[in-house]
Amino acid sequence: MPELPEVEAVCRVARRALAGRRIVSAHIRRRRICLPQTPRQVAAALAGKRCLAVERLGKNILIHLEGATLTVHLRMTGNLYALAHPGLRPRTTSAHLVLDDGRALVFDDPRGLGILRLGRPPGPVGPDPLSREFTPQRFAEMARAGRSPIKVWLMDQRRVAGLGNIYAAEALHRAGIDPRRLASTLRVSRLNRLHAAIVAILAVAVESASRAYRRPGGFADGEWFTAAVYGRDGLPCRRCRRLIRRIPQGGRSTYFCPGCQR
DNA sequence: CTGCCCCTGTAA
DNA sequence: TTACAGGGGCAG
Repeated sequence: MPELPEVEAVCRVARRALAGRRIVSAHIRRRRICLPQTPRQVAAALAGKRCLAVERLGKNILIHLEGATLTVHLRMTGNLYALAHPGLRPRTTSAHLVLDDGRALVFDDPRGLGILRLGRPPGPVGPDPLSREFTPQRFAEMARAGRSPIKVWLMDQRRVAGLGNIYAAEALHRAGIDPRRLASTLRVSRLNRLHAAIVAILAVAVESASRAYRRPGGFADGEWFTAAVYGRDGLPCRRCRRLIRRIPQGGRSTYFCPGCQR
């Protein structure tokens, strides 16, 4: 479920629960979520440490502790939230941290694809689209070298960190760009429009997601985000009434309007 | 680039 | 029963 806006909402919740707290003990239920390290190693590294800060980097949540950093990636179905009673955690819990206020931070993940690792995210992570470094100039410079379709290019975390399948499609629709266009063939004027669309859509979605995000159950399938194209295969475009299409791109579904995206 | 994999849930 | 799911890493 999570792209940048949802991760930001979860990050705020985690920050509120963890700020200034000490981790009494860590419990990791699924061995593979922290590979290649063992659950025992990770738990030992966390126990007794105080939390200094929590920040988001793209879709990663970085929990800064005394002398260590823990990176959480929610992947498809992960979620973090605080529970007053650790014993009440759901059976889909991948891991949980018992805190010195008696509460627990739960890493709930039904599909179990999420990741927990000591240290910072591996590999290069591009500029976060809500940060100062994400300027139209830098965006256009990067795109000039892009040899893949713009939608696939946008989803590469080394370029725009945090953009995923939904918001990449939504931003391209807002900017009126065909997702199949090669990144390097787009004019600067269109890249500027795309840059603005990305920032605008994410900014609104972050606030909306944070409001919608309450507790376990998280973003209950509510209508907290109204998609222009995502998931609307076969339905009329809200702008031009042409039918939205779905095509495979990079192994996932891309939704777009053949009428207003060229 | 494509396809497969990690998992579980849900909808057609 | 099959297809698909908002993520990402890997092999070919």
